[in-house]
Amino acid sequence: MQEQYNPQEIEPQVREHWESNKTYEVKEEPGKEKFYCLSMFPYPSGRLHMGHVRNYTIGDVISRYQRMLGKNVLQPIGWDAFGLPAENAAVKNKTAPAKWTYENIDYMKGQLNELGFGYDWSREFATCRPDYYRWEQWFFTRLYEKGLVYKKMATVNWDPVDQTVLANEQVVDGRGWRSGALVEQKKIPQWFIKITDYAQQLLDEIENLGGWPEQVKTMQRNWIGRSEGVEIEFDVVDSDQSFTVYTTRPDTVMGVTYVGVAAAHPLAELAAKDNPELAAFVEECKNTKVAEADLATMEKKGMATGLYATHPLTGKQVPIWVANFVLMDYGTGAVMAVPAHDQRDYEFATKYGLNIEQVIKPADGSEQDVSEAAYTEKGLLFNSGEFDGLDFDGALNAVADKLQSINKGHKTVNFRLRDWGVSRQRYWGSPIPMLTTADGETVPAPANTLPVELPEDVVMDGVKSPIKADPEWAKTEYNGQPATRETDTFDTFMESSWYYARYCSPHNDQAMLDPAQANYWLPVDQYIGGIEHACMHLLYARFMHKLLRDEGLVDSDEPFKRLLCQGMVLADAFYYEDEKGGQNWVSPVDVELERDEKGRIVAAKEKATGRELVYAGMSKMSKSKNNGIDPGLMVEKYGADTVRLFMMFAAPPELTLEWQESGVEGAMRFLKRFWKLAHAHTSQGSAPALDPSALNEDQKTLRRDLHKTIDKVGDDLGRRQTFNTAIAAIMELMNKLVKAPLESEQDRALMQEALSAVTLMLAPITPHASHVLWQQLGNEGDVVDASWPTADKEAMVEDSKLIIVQVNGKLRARVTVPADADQEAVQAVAMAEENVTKFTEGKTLRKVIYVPGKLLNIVAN
RNA sequence: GCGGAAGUGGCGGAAUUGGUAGACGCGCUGGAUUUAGGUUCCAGUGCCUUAGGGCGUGAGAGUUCAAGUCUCUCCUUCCGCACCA
Repeated sequence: MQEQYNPQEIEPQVREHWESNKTYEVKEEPGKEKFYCLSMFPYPSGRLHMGHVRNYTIGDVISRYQRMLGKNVLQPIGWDAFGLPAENAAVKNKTAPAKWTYENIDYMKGQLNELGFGYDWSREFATCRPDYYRWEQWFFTRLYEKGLVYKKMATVNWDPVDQTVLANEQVVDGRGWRSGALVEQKKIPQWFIKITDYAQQLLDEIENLGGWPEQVKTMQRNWIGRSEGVEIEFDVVDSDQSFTVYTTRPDTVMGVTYVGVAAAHPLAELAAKDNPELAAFVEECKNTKVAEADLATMEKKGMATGLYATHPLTGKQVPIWVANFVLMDYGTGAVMAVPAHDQRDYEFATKYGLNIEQVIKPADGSEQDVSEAAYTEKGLLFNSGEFDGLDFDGALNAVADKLQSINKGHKTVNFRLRDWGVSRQRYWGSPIPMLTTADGETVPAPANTLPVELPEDVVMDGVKSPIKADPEWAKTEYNGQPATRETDTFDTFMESSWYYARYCSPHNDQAMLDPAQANYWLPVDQYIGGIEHACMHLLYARFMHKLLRDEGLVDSDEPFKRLLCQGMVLADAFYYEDEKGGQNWVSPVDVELERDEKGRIVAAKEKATGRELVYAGMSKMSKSKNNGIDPGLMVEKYGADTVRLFMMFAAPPELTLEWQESGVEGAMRFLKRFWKLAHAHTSQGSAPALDPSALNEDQKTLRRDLHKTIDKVGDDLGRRQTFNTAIAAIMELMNKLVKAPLESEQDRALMQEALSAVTLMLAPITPHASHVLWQQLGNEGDVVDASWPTADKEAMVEDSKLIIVQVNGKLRARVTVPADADQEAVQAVAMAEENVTKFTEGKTLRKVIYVPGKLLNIVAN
């Protein structure tokens, strides 16, 4: 064994060993408990970033730990290979998106290997390959046949200069990112999948997701947004038209003083016909990005249509206003406004001088003033005619019954969740397998014509998708007649919502999934990814799993049993200002820090130039702040094990992680110490057998610490998933081990037990070093297949315990008592303490609280 | 705007069930070893202090023998919002 820890030398050798032994390739073993561990697959953007490294390290640690528990562990990887960045790169580099993507995959695959992740590479696939997306196309046509797919008009961001649809990301401050033109909303026909048919089921089954973080479940519940309310029909005065609104506050219906409609609502368009001012306003409303956050935060504006609606219960006429905050794509595109009891309606009414009529007062009988703000609590009705005195629930029923009786409304359930729009007007995605026949009929592409292949050898100019630009591409036949293909492609969430299942039969060319294989591995036991996917990806995948189940392809109801959402990776950011006041960001690897005697940062300088820099704090690693740290460089410098150890140690997995190179050095230091100790031990030859009955007190204490650590580390890795505290516990133990003597036979036997256990406990985190040390310590077989150590309960027994003694809740003494001491005995020892008598002298003993084996609190005054 | 989370030493964090606040690591201070630097090792390190103690977990209130942990109000920062992935 080498005296020095040299990761650059051992790591490649260990990986070669794994590769030649196909260590991580697995197949179904019906007798063995399976564990499917999956990290969200990467988009092949070019290089691995630290966020990937964190995600995949967590997954690899869990996989290796589960394997050591004796399970048949599947850990696959692949590529989420379709997407917008490939098109942008293609335009910039004058290359095809496919070529760029495949090159990135090659490069990133090498990077993943260097980190020592135990993937079953035989199952790798990229979603941009026809043998993957053909099944997605097939499944879509199945959904179409089942009536779960439909086409409707929907709004997109339109760049009038480039004549192209823009993604939300491509709209910057309301303008197209290339052309700089003000974006417009445009309606085009698009394909939708009826996720709303599954809304109730997706909501109900959240409670079965016991292994999911509560916060993610709450976010999904809110995203689905089930509400119970009433639909109310309003007639337009002097017209045969009517429209419907939905409200969750039917108790306030008698306080309606106006109604609001979206700019794209038919009534708005009707009124705008002979009102140029209104027409201009309606047009202006279309000059916004379609993102909800933008719509919700912009200035609330409106304009009267000149039309009036008849209130269905009072018969009063209320004005109809166009309001820019009413969204056409949600609900009915119209809302009833009750300014006295809704803050947004209140602000709008105040701004435009509309009436405010209070109809709800507090249930406790107090007065409520609505001259400053809306009263939005639920209370009792007044000024509401026949409904006076009712509470919310009473009013809900009474109003709904009344509306129903005059055929003007009814109770209904509404979801905030909208159907999934899957059409994208872009090239680098799976073609949507739909055709338009010569007589204008829309039909799915027949199964025997799938896949509808995307040509890969194309030239991109950034304006029009190559399959839209080429008139020949869309030409096809249907039943011997000419037909045209859909030239839109799928949303890339389509690929990512079923890939986890495809890993079970990745190369099957006969079917989307092999049910036997899928049902062996599924559901995924542990899924790991960023919290940013809490609603969309994770909801689409849950939805798709239910669709797969209903197609008979899988048995389970849910795809992911346990979910871990890891936090972002941050780094220091520094800049200097140039003459023009621009900020020039300097990479943290090129910065030297000066600190004062307390360790506070007092100055930052650029290493090469000595230039003074401004420290901008920690922020997400990004190109714009030039604070991304290349994982490859770090692996080269410190080795994969050190990078992995630091990643897992620096923060609990779900919090943000601050990349600190000094912290990485600390991780390296720990591994060096471990290696050195193992070398000192093994260089004395093989260790004698351990005899627990022959241990002296110090040895017993050390062995107790060892087994307590084994107990804690297993709990931290398995149940708690707090890898940082597991590592801290191992470090604490190591601090004791380096101080332990290596003189007697039993010293050496104990050290052998301890070092073997530490090697095993670190194996999931630092697999290369553990692989080598396991063999150096004289153990048989590979450490990846060794059994996780078990804590010896007997070794953990303590014969005395420490009791905290408080007087009036303040710590006054610590006393050590025999492990079997009762309260009386503990109290006697405690009262004899000088510091206790000092604080109880001359006072009356009121109460003594005893927490067995832990704490004694003496209350006296 | 709506939804979700997080605020603890100079820094990252620990405290798992209401029971010793600051484990572990970084940084910093002093010392030893080293040809120098780095490395390595040892000791110290929340703040104040009259050296008895007192104070201390974003701010303010509350419950309790006991609150970082529970309740309420507020502040700040971060993430998501349906065409980025």
